Order: sequence, then C-alpha cells, then structure tokens
Amino acid sequence: MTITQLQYVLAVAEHRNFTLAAEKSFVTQPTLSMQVQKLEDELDILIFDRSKKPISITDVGQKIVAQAKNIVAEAERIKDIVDQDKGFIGGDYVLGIIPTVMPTLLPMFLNTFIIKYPKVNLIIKEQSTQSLIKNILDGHLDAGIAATPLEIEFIKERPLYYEPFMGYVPNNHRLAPKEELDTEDLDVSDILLLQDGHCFRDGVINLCQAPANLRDEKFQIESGSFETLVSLADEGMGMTLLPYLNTLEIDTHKRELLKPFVKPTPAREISLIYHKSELKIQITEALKEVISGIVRGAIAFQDVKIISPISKN
Amino acid sequence: MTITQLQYVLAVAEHRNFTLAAEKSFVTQPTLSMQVQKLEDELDILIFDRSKKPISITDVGQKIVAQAKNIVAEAERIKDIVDQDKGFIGGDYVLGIIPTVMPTLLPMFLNTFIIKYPKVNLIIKEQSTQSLIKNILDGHLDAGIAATPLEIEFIKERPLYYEPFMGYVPNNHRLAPKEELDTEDLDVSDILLLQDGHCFRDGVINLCQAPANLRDEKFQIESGSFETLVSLADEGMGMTLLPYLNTLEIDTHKRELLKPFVKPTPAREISLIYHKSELKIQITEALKEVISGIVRGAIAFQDVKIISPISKN
DNA sequence: TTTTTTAATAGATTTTGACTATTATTGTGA
DNA sequence: TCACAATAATAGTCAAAATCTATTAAAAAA
Repeated sequence: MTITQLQYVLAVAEHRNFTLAAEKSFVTQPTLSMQVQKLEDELDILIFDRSKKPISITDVGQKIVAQAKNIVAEAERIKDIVDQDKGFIGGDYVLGIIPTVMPTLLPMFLNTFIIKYPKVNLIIKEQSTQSLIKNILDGHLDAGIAATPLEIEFIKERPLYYEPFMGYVPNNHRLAPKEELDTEDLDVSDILLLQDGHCFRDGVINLCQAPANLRDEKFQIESGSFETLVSLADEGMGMTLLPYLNTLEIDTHKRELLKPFVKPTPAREISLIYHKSELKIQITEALKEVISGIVRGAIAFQDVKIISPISKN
Repeated sequence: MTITQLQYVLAVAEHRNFTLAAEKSFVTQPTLSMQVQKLEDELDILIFDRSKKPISITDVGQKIVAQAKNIVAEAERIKDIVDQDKGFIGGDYVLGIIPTVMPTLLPMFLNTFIIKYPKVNLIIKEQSTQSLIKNILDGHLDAGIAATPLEIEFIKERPLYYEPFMGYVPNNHRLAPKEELDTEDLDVSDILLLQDGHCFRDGVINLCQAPANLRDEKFQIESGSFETLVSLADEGMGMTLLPYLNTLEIDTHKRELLKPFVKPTPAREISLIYHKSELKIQITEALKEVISGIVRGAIAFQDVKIISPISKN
C-alpha cells in the first residue's frame, strides 16, 4: 500500500470514473487502474464495483475511502510541518468567498496579501455558503470567507469583522422621514431581497423576524446584485438593506437615502472559516492577519447585534 | 513520500541507530539510509542529526516523527477495516500481562482462545503495569491485562473480573482466631509483600491505608512470588494477602489458613487495557469475550470494594 | 593511536510505476 | 436489436526506483 494508491482511490471515489480520475491525477488511465487493482489485490477485496456504469463503491470501499482521506490528509500535513518550521508561507491556497462579500472585501486585501506573501498562489472562488462548507469539508477549499455563526462540526470560525446592515430608503417610502431605522419598523414585504441562496437574504429575513417562507407575498422581485436592488428601490419598488461596505460605493447624490440603524446596530459577522484539521494553518493565519489589519481601519463599529445568516427552515 | 519511508524514519527514531533500525525493518542498512535521505531531500530538511553517536532527532524531526506515527498507524488500520469486513480474526497479536495475573489467568483462557481463533498468533509478554502502559502507548503491545483503574489518557479499560483479596494467616498470628478479616485489623508491618514494582503490592498497601513509603520498617522481606510469601508465612514471618485465584492452588492442608474478608470484600479489578485508537479491535473484542466467558464461571463475587492498584507517591 | 561501531557511497540487480496500444465490456440511441 | 460511444481491463515496453552487496568514511571506544 502506498500513499499514491490511496490518492488514486480517492480520485476514483470522487469522480466515479477511472478515466476522469486519471486525468485529475495527471496519469494515464491504465496507470491509475493498475494501481487501484494492485491495492485491491493486496487487501484482497474490491473497493469499486465496476459491473455497472457509473461505477459504485462497495461497502468496504466506503470505509477504505474514508480512512484513505484521513491518511492522505495526515500525509499532506508533513509538508505543512516542514513549511511551518522553515517559516515558509507559500504554495497553492484555495479560498472561497460568498458573493455578497467578494466585490467589496477582495479588492481591499488582495493586493496587500500577494505582495506580502509572494510565494502563495492564491486561488479565489466565489461560492455560496453551502458550497463553501461542502468544499471545506471535503478538502477542495483551504478556507472560506462567509457570514457566521454557522457552527458546523469540523469547521472553525475566526471572525474578521462585523458589518452593519444599512437601509436604503427611497424618498417616497413610508420610512423616508426617519433619521435612523429601527428593526421594529421593517416590513419584509416592502424590502427588496437578494435571490434565494444568498445568506445575506436570510440575514435580512431573520432581522425582520419574518417567516422564511415568503412564497405567498403579493410580489417578489429578487436579484443577485445589490446594484439592481438599489436601482429597483430608486424606481419606487420598495426599500432595501445593504451591508455597510457596499454602501461606500454609492453615488454621492444617493447617499442621503442611506439610513443607519439605531444601536445596537444589527450586523453580520464575517469570518474566515476552515477545517478544524488546520491544514496550511500558517497561510490561513497570515490571511487572517492581513484581512483583520486592513478591515480594522475601514470598519470600526461597536455595539452591534449579530444577525444569524442561517435560514430557519 | 511513501509509507515505507515513514516506517523507516520511525524505526530509526525508535532505535537511534540506522543499522539496528534496518534490521528491525528487514532491509539492509544502505536501503534504509537511502530512503530516509530521500525523504529528507524531498522535504529539504534534516530529520536526524548524524554528527554525533548515538544520533539524535532534530526539532523538525520530532514533529515529523510524531506525524509519521499517526500516518503509519492510520495506514495499518486499513488492513484492520478489511479484516473486520471479512470477519477475519487473525494475525499477530501481542498481549502483555502483569506477573500477578499471568500464572493463574493465562492457563484458564489460552487454550480456549487459540482453538477458537487459530489464525491469531498470540504473543504473550509478562510485564509490569508501567511497561504495559508504555508499550501500549507506543504501539508495541496490542493490549494488556492489568489491575485497574489506571485512568491513563489514550488507554481504554474494559473490566474482565473482580478478584477479592484473601488473607493467609499462620496459626501463630494474632489474627488467627478470626473467621473473617477486616481491613481495620490489618497492620502493614506484619504483612509480607511482593517486591516493589508489582501493582498488587501497591494494592495491599492502599488496602491497609498505610503510607507507601515503608523504608523505615523494622524488617522487610519481599519476594516476587506468592509461593515464597506463603512459605515465609508458614515460617512465622507474618501473614500475607493473596489474590483469590492464587489461593485455588494452595495445598488442602494449608487451606484452613485462608481467611476471606468481611463484605464488602476488598478486591482488585482486572481489566483488558488497550490504546483508544482501537487498532485490531476485533481481536481485542474476541479476547475479551473469551476471557469474560471463562472467568464468569470461576469468579462470581458480588459486593466487592475496588482497591486502587496505584502507589500514592 | 588503533580498533570497533556505525553511516554514507558506489555499482549491480530487481521491482515497480508509468507509458502506448489494444481489447473487452457496458450503456445508449437509432 | 444492433451499432456506436464511453469506459475499464489487458498486454507489452521502458525508465525510474528500491533494494542488494561491497566498500569507504567518520565517529566513538579501547
């Protein structure tokens, strides 16, 4: 049994296809097939059932795959130990970011980070919180940036900053006269929401203390971008809520439509999340330090009330 | 990096000697040396400091060795998973037993076990509790039989039976007239003890609620076998305490000198102990079942009071 | 210093891992 | 149902590797 064989098994288990698994492992299909067979011979069991297509994993196979994941992950950590000892910060690092954070946060830290840690090859992927969690758990992401608390087993959360909700209230809106918004005043039926799947949407719904199921509302206009929501609000379709960082880029003449909340300001908690096994922890720490350092200057709110990003149904 | 390389590193780390490590790994010294070097080259660090003899392990090396232990242990468990799936109970199994249990318990279960599980190659080693713990922790023993509770981190305890203490009181002794012994009556100064290192000795001392440090007693006669203690008692050197199973083989005419304790009878708890990682758990379970089944018939005491086998200093 | 112990190096041999080319099998769509 | 596409297994070859024996180098012990 070799680590390579276990890696091949993992690739096949993941793609359910020897040819594709071989490609992803950068070897030819026969090479991978033979190594998997060799392991199966050595253990004298079948890991994969090839009698049907797509191939399936046998019962023992499932257990072996689970254990192989352990072993391969633990083996990768050897490299990590050495890097840490050398003080080396480098290599590929795949970071997932939720869409509502991506455009505002990424430009703030990206340049600083790649200058400070030139040997890290940072690969950024925009993904929903759900994908983020899945990919962190199965090792396809080294870390993610998402709204928290999520409280997922095996995932650690390290808060980066607290970002208040801001109201964008057009002049014709009933709340327009108010200087500051109060949670009590909100009515989810006249608030423009992001599309389903965005955790900021769920945050807003939680903030309004409304039932998550809005199917039976009189009208529904939902978009994937805050820009659209602001435009729709300008058209008199209702008000909307924005994360603080997104309000910084709004045109000066529309600025007056922005209204803060009364304290304690409802806010979302944005955290760096990563697998509790702490692979590549030095890079994760470096990333956290860079982002924290930058954000500390940009957002310094106290007296916030964290709104859960999780849909209640 | 291969599992083999990691195993070689572990062998060197354990023996602090490449030649010996190679022997234990059943390869030649250059083979092992080269593989270790190859790993060091790949990681671009030194695991071992060969500038002095005996060789020492570098700081990074320590961490790598620790991680390598993980990996190798996890890798071995793959074989385990397969065996479990096949319902196969076999292979080498190294069991350590404390000296005061060995001669009485081993004959009771050994034959039954090797007949029931002919594919298991049971290797029995007589060792003190301290060695048992050490060897279970570093993987040289698959399990041990010892007096408990020990409450050691990473070690699981599965009680097998409770074995009462019995008094062996010669006729000239002050306690000879009594039918049943009471803990209160005991005086550690006239009780013949096993040598230092035996946990039964510590149990007796705890039972007498005496300080563990007995250096300043007027006389000390200590032996490694209960036979000697009984002979000494017969010579009028004092009384002694025996585990119940050891009293079964005493000559009929000396039987009358044996005295039980009043209930709750002080007893030692004998357990199967093993690493919590549960390697070879199927064999461990099989062993536990065989021993429990046999002992259930031989020792059926209720109302016992467990005496700690641990010295208090 | 000489001897012994122990690790590294050199060179030969075997084993293994990977490749290309091809065959066998399953699944799908005409 | 048959042919074609997709996919895995097999065969044969080659290069890389792991291992071996023999020897050298270096450190520790006598």
